Amino acid sequence: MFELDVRSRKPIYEQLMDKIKEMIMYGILKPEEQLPSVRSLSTQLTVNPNTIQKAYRELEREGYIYSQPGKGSFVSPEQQQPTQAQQVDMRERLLKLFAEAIYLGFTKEDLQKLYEQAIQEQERGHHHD
Amino acid sequence: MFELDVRSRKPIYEQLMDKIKEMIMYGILKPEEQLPSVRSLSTQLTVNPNTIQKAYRELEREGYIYSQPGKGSFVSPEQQQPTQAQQVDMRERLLKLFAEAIYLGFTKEDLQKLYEQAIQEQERGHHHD
Amino acid sequence: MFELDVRSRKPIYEQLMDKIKEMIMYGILKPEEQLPSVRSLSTQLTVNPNTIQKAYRELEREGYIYSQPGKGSFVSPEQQQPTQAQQVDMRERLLKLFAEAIYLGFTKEDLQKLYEQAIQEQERGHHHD
Amino acid sequence: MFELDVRSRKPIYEQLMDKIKEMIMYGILKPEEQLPSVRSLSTQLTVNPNTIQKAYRELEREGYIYSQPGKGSFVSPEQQQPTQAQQVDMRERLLKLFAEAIYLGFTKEDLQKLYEQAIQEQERGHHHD
DNA sequence: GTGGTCTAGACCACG
DNA sequence: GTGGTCTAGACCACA
Repeated sequence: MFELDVRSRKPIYEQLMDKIKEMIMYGILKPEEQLPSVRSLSTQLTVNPNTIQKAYRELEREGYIYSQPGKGSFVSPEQQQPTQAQQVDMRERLLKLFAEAIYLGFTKEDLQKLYEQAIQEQERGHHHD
Repeated sequence: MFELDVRSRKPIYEQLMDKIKEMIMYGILKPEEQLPSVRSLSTQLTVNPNTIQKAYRELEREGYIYSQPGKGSFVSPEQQQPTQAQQVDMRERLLKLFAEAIYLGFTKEDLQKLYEQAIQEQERGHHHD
Repeated sequence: MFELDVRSRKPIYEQLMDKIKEMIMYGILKPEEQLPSVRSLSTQLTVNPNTIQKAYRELEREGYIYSQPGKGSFVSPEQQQPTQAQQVDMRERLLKLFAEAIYLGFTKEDLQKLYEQAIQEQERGHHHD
Repeated sequence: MFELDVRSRKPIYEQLMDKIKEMIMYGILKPEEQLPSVRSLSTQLTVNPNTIQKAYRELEREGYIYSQPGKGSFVSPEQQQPTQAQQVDMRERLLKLFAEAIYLGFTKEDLQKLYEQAIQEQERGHHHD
């Protein structure tokens, strides 16, 4: 299911967050779907429960999932309207990455191809039911 | 010259690296141009000299600048051909960011506009002499 | 009748307690009025019967309702004189909340308006028969 | 400095958050002032460092403080404009508490007195330098 | 069973 | 020295 790099500079709980976000964005995890429990993921990934917990908590804070004590953790119902802060942040990240890509010699066509690819992967995920 | 955000979670030395990389990519810092000395930057930004040195060391390791002991630090001569590893890495970063942007509701047109903006900022930097 | 927020961090039994307390305070539930049975509420709200029972048990412990085994649960007869402990507790909660509201920029007028609103809602409830 | 109730139902880290928020709102902790380090508070309160850490992290998330790895934790520069969400939330909390207070027999005058008291305590804190 | 809190103690990167 | 991450393992409240 997941592959985590314990030697990476990026904290494990952040790697986990990224993976789960990805699966939600690609539609592999559907709205209201139940996530694996903290304990099961913990044993499955041989990672401490606290670390999983931390990832889940942060994902809840960011609105991707919600947790019900005693029941489990679930994917949030829908993509809520993105905050203005989120949009501004994304613009900045895109601008920075574009600048870096241009510097590395990426052309407009390269970027368009990558965009198409991203779109296709997202659609593939959604038709995956 | 620089503005560092002490409140950011990002380490100061990384912020410094990003700023300098940006200035190189935008052509504000020209190839072979001399960078400010560790001492002067340290007092100017009221940042620990060790922190400046770490940023310079890392930038040298990544090939953006080179240091001549006793003379100073300089911007690397020319944009060397990007490594294949660099290109593969950039493709992945672009794909991930595109996916996230799409999830946040960014359209193809939004991305194109941002790309044009990035191009313009880069050109503006180069004409800045 | 009720709407429970499964996404809230607040335990369901507490949400239930709050709703019932509110209805008593607003006079929507009259003294001596019979509450719905545990079973019916359970099916109506699709909530575990144990959870309903816990809410009722706690409400009885706090004096808002009383239960007659075999007959059902009823709203307590009259607003008994509030304990001194209850009053002291309420003063503290008000002081803290006022401090926070002031910090958030709420003015005396804002608070007065909200007070009037609370009064009106309470009167509306009582005239609701 | 602090007094924590380990037997309380409210988690220790939340109690800590409330205390620190209070001290910031009352001006006892000034903007940009350094907070005690995680470790020092930990030994001082005989509470595990992780618990202090959690409180600090949440406070940072809510904008009350900010932390610089390697330097320390500091009170945020100023009261930033409250979010609309914060204001809506506060209105609801005030309405609910007013309803409860009215139910307990608190009069308009009682509430006004408590408001004046809250104002005074806040001013006292700010003149405390 | 679930998520949530907490302790004890270790290690790391940063300044 | 600082904050941040992580493990090992315990206990609690909730459904």
